[in-house]
Amino acid sequence: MARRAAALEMAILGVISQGPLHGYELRKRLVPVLGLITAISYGALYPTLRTLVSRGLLVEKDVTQSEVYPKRNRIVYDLTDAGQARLAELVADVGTSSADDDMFPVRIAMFGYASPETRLRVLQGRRRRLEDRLDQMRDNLVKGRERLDAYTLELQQHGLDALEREVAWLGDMIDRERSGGFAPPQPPDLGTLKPRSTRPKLEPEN
Amino acid sequence: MARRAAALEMAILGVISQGPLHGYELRKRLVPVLGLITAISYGALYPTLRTLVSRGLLVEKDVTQSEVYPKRNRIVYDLTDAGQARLAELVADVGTSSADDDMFPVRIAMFGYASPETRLRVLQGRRRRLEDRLDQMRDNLVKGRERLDAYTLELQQHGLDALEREVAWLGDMIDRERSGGFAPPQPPDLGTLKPRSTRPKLEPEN
DNA sequence: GTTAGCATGTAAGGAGTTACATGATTTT
DNA sequence: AAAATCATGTAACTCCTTACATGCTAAC
Repeated sequence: MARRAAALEMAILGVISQGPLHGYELRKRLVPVLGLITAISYGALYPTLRTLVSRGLLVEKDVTQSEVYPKRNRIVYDLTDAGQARLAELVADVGTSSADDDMFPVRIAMFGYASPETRLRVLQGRRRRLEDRLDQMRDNLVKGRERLDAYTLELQQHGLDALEREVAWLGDMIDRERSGGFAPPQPPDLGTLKPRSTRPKLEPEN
Repeated sequence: MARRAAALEMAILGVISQGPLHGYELRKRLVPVLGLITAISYGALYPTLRTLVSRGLLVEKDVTQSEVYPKRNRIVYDLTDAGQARLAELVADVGTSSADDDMFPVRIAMFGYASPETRLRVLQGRRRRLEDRLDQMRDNLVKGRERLDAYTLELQQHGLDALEREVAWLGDMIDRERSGGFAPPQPPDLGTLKPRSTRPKLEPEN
């Protein structure tokens, strides 16, 4: 069930879980979470928001006036209980399809909503699948080394190196998770739309 | 015009330029070129092939019998002159849109079809754009230091490191291209490439 | 005699983008 | 007075995947 890609869905639920938001502001906050160069388009965002409302995961909290432009209507969305549950489900899911390449970074960004056990399980599952892919790539490289030209081989080798680094990074994350290295169990409450508040600052680990 | 994504188009033209092929075999050879985990689906491949024929870039060379299964019909595709020209155009193009993230690896794989000057120009253009993106990511990280939780920050930092490595790799490629390092038709020495040491399969991970 | 591989295709649908459309407000 | 930013939305299109449909051949 629910084998959709859902990277955007998880990102939206995750960001809104930190505080109610309207679409325009949400879009900007999705940039670091989705790891995109370009922000997601409104043509994708607004219809998705309404879909999430119709599925009962979000509510249109209210239509407020902007503090900046008092006559501008903004539709503010907030998480429902079902939305909270759905977010937890999405974060805890260790996917096996290739759609999880898109999902994984978003899942990490939402890791504050998962238990330490879940986090460890997700990280280990991801590492395992990347190791399998590494094996497959090495295999391809060995098989193709007479058929492929120097540029293609260099490209493959570079991809392999990058994947190895990814696996090593996951190893570090796992070690750190085990030793309780990621202090804050919950992400900070961002309050409302005000950019500045009295929220606790996070200390980077090292 | 040429404003489509065209990663698949370039890959198809590139692989077929190395020798006429039918779809089923082509699909397998596209795996290393496109850098995919899963092979491209037939539902994408076959319609694209016919589109390329209708655009005059490919011809259905003949319908041969399979050597393996003599009663199996195979449609063998070959490049036209227009197809060759289109391939050269695609490889030489230094794109500026985000679609070029998909295009670039394919372009590298087809680098043998570009002049040394073109190759240098493409590599330098790519490096420059990634450096711009790096600046932007650093900016985002500084701005988000207080708003984002530890996991999101770690993810961002990891992405930044990966991008830095990518830029460094491009630097190596540029140096090597300048000193004629890719000139010899022989594939590079694969001495460092060893079959993977056996990983314990179901061992509880560290 | 069933599973796997060879070989080509279509239909439906998912998940996004671009371009368009509208209008208010602030800054230059 | 023009440009930039705020804010929401729709329509058309792109490019892909999944699932289906067909039928042959090899190997276990």
